[in-house]
Amino acid sequence: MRSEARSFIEEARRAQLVQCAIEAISSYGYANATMARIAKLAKASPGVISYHFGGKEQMIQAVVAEVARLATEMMEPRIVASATATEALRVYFTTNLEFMRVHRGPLLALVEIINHERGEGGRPGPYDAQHEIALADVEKVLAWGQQTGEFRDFDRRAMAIAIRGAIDAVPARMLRDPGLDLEHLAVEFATLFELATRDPAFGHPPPDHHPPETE
Amino acid sequence: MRSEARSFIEEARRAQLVQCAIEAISSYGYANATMARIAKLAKASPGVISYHFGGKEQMIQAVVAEVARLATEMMEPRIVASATATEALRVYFTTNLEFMRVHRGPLLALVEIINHERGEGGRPGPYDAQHEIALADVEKVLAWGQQTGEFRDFDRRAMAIAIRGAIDAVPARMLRDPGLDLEHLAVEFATLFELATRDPAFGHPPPDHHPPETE
DNA sequence: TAATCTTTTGAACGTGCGATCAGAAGCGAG
DNA sequence: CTCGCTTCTGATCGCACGTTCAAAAGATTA
Repeated sequence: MRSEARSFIEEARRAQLVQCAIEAISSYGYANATMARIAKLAKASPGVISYHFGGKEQMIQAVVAEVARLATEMMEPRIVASATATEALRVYFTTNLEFMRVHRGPLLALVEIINHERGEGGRPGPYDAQHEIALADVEKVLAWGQQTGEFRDFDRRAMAIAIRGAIDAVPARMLRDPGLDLEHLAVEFATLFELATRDPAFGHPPPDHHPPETE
Repeated sequence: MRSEARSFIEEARRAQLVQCAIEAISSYGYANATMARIAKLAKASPGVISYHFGGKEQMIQAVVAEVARLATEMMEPRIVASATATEALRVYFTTNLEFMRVHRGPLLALVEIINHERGEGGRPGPYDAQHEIALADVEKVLAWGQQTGEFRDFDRRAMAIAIRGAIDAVPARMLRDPGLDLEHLAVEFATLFELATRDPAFGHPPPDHHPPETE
């Protein structure tokens, strides 16, 4: 009977190790974030990680899950609460870039992991499924806007690729330019893609939001 | 006096090894593209690479230079030949995505290298300088369009990040979906960003450019 | 306290990498 | 052929990594 498999202290250790892994990966890069170094950050010996996670791969998996949890927790409720697709798209940029600002380390760690984890023999990495999901989410918002008539009739996949591309380009920018103004960038992105997506034959005053007017 | 330092056969060997490195990296991923494997592709022994390049790092450098040469050669003349900034932006997308279609392997290899090469102690990689240059080039086109009045008054850096982001998102897409229609994608991107950048108070017909009208 | 289970240690092991180098092989000139 | 230079080989080295494990330390219960 192992329904309550993990003890309290075990959960604490795991959480601590995940935090240290995030710090190590985001600070020193994926390649330099060895298990020995991560363990040292946690003031423990190398064997601890294998003991609690079974191996490096599973620890990375735990890191990814943790960051994904953080991101979903922060972003999802605010996006689904939007009244219009236009607003949802704007909120999408705002929350995404706010997440990068608030959870800088976890974000950078996630990016490092996704970039470096590649499949055995060939090409597809196991973690850009995460990426695939994000793309589908964006397409859902775009489909919504096209249905209500807010958005013009563009190729949703192409637009989604551009939107995710813009967002995913930001972390690399943050590394080069730590003073990057993410709030400003979010506003610019939102404006840019509002102009790109909107149907001119639809009533919307930009700086104000009226009750939705489905037509 | 070493102006003619490299012999004919040496140049041939170097070129062959660069080709094999490109194939190995783009096919098996950066991590699995070891010097032994690259040498095997060239039907040679591991020591050859060190002999001709001095080390792995310098061979990678040669690969980057080669791909950059290919890209510049294909893209630059067509972009600078544009009559208007609007056209230049459209050509920018077309040529970039055509390069990805024609030189798939070299492009994927370059992306792998840029993603995996990180600086020693800390963060900034040596090869996203390439990325920095691309960003500056885009900003130049944007500044041109703003000066002629074709483009509205947006933040050039933010717009450039979005444009490069959209383009740089494509290689990852190509891996997932080999049947991706790059020509169609280029058209969608061009339209999208034309809508995002244009000044509505400007004459639409392309083949005419007026003196700048700053207000 | 004694017994038992959980957690931690740190050295040791296997593996795969890039680098090295002594010697072999190719090759043109004298 | 012999010499000298270039090019290549493949075994070997050192190194860093992830993993393993017997033993120690700590925690828990009777």
